[in-house]
Amino acid sequence: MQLEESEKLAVSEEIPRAGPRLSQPERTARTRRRLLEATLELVAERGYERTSLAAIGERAGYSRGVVNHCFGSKAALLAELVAFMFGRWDHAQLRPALEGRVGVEALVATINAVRRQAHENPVELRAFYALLFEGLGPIPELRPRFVDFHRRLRAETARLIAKGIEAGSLRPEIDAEAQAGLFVGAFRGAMYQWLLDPEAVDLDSLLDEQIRMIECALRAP
Amino acid sequence: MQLEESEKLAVSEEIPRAGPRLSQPERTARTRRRLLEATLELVAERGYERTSLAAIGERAGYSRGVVNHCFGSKAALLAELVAFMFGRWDHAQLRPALEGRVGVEALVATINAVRRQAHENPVELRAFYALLFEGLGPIPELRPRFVDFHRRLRAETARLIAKGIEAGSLRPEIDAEAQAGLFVGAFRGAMYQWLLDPEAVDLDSLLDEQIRMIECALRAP
DNA sequence: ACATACTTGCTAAACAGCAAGCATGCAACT
DNA sequence: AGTTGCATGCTTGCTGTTTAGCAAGTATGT
Repeated sequence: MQLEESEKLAVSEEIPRAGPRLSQPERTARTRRRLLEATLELVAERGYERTSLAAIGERAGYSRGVVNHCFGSKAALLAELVAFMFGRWDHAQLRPALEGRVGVEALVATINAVRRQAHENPVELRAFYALLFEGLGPIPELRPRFVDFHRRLRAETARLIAKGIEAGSLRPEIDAEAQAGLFVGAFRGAMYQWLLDPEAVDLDSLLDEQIRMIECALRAP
Repeated sequence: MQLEESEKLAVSEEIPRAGPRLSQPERTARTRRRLLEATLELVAERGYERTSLAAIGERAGYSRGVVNHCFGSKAALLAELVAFMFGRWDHAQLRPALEGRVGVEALVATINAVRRQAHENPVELRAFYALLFEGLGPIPELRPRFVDFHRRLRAETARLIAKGIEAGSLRPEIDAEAQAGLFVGAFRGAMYQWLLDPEAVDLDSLLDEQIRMIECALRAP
């Protein structure tokens, strides 16, 4: 017993640690990031319901129980993940793409932001939409967040359209609210088909055609 | 013991049966129909994964075990349900709505068929889309069917568009394939938002705006 | 020394599916 | 026609598996 303890002490003092010595807050942050990353991957592959906490922990390089230790519950992990993804899309992708544009230019910029995300980080996009579609029924926790997200998305889009009409670049007879719903929906529909059957659906040409259609149907003559 | 037996006999002869006497094949058919109906409802409410076989049996007015008795497995029940719904949509709704139309008229007729279904049988529509979205990831059994369904849907739509171009009613610069994907996707996207948040999304005005947009962007000038 | 990160053993709940049993429909034979 | 024996519809008790979450333990940082 005593011998074992002294051995342990010796080991922990003599063997150098693999990475740089991390403070505890740093370790926590790193672990949480790794877990979110692993969750993202697994959700993209199999959806959220089919992903067990054990699988997440192990994919991240830890054991079965980490998630419950770090996040408390599956629901809490999910909340964190969703907040993370919503924030990233809103602030890292959409906002910079818009840059004060309105009307047709804003819509086209949004389309191209989606296109870019699809090429640069397909796993994240896939996970995002997997959650979106799964959030419809199965996960009660998720629904209100998605409802809210879409309301804000439509409101924002409607605002951009209304401003375009004001500025005279969009046809005045457009129903801004309905058109915003249609616009947001176009992404959901395109992504649905792309996720379902990537081989048969060419996302780029879908987005191109959407741009062509918008130019033609919305831009003031 | 003897007394009990004679009682049973007496009872089974004297009490008249509730409904009309059914032959065994009729009973079977009725039970299967009831189970499919119950599954439809529950899928519309909570999705497929969250619906247990016990719940289906009880909703249909039977016991826990009926589904396994009648269909063998959950997968088999699902297959039956999907076949039923696909067939119904294709032959009872879409085909009669088209009636040999092509081009803009065909597209508009399709939109109005969806509108009609949404008003006349919202539960079935809801279940249909719940399965569609759930089929993305969770249910391996389902995916190939949905892939195939959408390929056929796009091919058919592309054909209608190509014919419209030939006939001169649609602009010749349209990419029929991409436009078909966009068109099919528009329903997925609109329905997604409607299912998620029926209060904030006015499906009718969305569909109206879609018609307006198609008239404007696709009809040859 | 104490706190914090992480692990492992365990429990309880949910669920699909099976097998044995009960009850009703049906057909053959007297 | 009535009885008898079998098939079919349906139920109930059970099993194995999966999973979230907890509690007690170990190791690492401060």
